[in-house]
Amino acid sequence: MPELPEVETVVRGIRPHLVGRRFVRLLQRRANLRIPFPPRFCERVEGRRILSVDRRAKYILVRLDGQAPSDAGTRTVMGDDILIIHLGMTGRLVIGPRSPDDPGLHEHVEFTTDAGTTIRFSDPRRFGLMDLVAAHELDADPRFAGLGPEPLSDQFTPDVLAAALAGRKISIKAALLDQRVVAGLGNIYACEALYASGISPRRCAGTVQGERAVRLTAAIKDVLRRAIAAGGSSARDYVQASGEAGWFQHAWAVYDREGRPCPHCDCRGFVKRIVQGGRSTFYCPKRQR
DNA sequence: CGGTTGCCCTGGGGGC
DNA sequence: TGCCCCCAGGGCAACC
Repeated sequence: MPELPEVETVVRGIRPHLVGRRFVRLLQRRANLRIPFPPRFCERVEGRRILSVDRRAKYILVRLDGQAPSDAGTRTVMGDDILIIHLGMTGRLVIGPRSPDDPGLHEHVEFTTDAGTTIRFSDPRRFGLMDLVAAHELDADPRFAGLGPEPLSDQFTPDVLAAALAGRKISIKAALLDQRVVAGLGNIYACEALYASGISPRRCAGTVQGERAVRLTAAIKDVLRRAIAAGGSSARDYVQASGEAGWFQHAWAVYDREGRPCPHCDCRGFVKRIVQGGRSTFYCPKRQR
């Protein structure tokens, strides 16, 4: 269940292995993940130089140089492309060869660079996706055109959040999961940010203005920064991009802690689980109003 | 407009 | 010990 911090961690993990290198070989073991791979996916990626590796919302964006592989005389004019990778729920990118005793079940794509590095993408539930789009078309792509601000950027301010929420009658929890309001929050960090700011997930989004917007903005940034610092923390069986063992040090205050005492010592409340829009929300009814 | 549900998918856990 | 059902979640579509 990679959310923004986990995707950011993966990006930071793979970036040094990719930028400036060239993809020399791809292995694609099935025709689709959540959506079909683009036509001629492997051929269109092989030979391309990697200019940058970035994150937008929960998407990994790998910029590929437009210079086609130099087939003498048949060089085609083409612009940069963006390899889009979404990890979905269970997607992983692991650096290095697969160990001999690993059957590689659910390992769908293997990238090899001109440095000999392999990066393997596995995704048991196949909620992830890969796509290839022209770089100049990325901003117009429906997946990106409507995205809200990056929560850790200076563009994400209390005023911006308050404006995005003004007049909205949906719950603040649902609003935080709406990627048009703020990009990259998922179920876990939405719960945690609301807890940290003392705002009830059931509160009408439009009423989060003024001081509440200030508190929520700060809480979102804080929760995400802490998670990134911890190396990401939102998956029980997460494996870092480097292929090292996963981490278990989730420090969630409320997520998946139904019935446990509210970690905020003063209120003596207990974590409650409700369902909003078909998704579990965890919060402390005493502390969050 | 908002809300709910379903779909894609598999592994793991709870209940019986 | 086994089996079945449900649940997890991101993003999107369908529907009331």
